[in-house]
Amino acid sequence: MGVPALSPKDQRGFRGSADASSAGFDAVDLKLLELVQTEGRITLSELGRRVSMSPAAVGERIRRLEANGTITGYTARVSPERLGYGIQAFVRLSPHGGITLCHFRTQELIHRPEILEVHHVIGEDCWILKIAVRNTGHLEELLEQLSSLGRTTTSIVLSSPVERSILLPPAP
Amino acid sequence: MGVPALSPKDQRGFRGSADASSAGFDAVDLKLLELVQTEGRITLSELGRRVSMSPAAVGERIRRLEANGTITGYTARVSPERLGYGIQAFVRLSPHGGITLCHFRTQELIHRPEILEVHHVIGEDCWILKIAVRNTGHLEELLEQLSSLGRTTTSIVLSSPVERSILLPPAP
DNA sequence: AGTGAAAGCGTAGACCT
DNA sequence: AGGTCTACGCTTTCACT
Repeated sequence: MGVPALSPKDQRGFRGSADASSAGFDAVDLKLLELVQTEGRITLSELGRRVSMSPAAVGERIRRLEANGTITGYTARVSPERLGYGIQAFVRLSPHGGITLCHFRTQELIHRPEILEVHHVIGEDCWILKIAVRNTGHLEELLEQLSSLGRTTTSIVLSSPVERSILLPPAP
Repeated sequence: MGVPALSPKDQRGFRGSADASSAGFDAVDLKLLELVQTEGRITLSELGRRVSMSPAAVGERIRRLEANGTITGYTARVSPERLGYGIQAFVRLSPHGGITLCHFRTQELIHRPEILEVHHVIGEDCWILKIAVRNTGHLEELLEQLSSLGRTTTSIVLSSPVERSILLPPAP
């Protein structure tokens, strides 16, 4: 998945530089990005108060951040434990010859709700999956199915000391 | 990080069963959980329309889902590419003897904004990190620092065919 | 690009079924 | 537990700067 092409009008924010890393966001944008990431349901009026602007003005800025693909959506965070998923794990998978992401057996599997993430990676193993399962029995069942696709290596998550909820541009 | 203890009043929704996997959510709760995960800024009035209830009633249900820890917060999703992070990667790290998560050098590192996630896992390697970096130079710099903590194995993300934005209780 | 005012909804509390 | 009513606050638009 690449970066979507910029339409001319959305290039407005970008400085002439070829380096995208510090491109196009002023201090207010950064503050807004921080605020909407930490408080997804914050009102435009409240955003306005926090950055000392009118609700209409921050509304326009947010609209632009959405339109140019910087803000891709809003979501509620839910607790996997509360939903009945007692175990989370990473599974690295080296697919057998002939197994690809398009393969129908792969498609069936990766659409299961327990499969939270599938990343196609370069390196020792080809795919990295993040999964959530009810218990060890459920884990066993899922791994059995996954092992038909390739050799799996499983790492059960004990704790997640960092799960950054906010992402800001890198320091230059 | 375990499941937080339930206060008596929050147990209301739970059926008598010892199995937490199907506990306490009726069809309306499930629909609400789906909706707030896909449209984090949806209004209570709109939620009410979608589930055929009054805004006040869904407001009360949402409040309960928040209070008992099922909904843990709301956030905007942002595009790492748009923010200037061209590369995402998983780094597996086997810490050297004496290096722990509490170690000051570890703490310094994991608070860097490029470190998106740190998971403590059981299995072949002890920690799994998810990172976002500007470019290969930035990656090299970060890996150099990480390698002082332990042996690293890096998998660069080519694409992420699944990044589930919504999580619902497992099928029973 | 930001402000201010006005119309139209959405929210939250009290009260009722 | 859900519905109704109402006062207040928020969003959105538009003319103006």
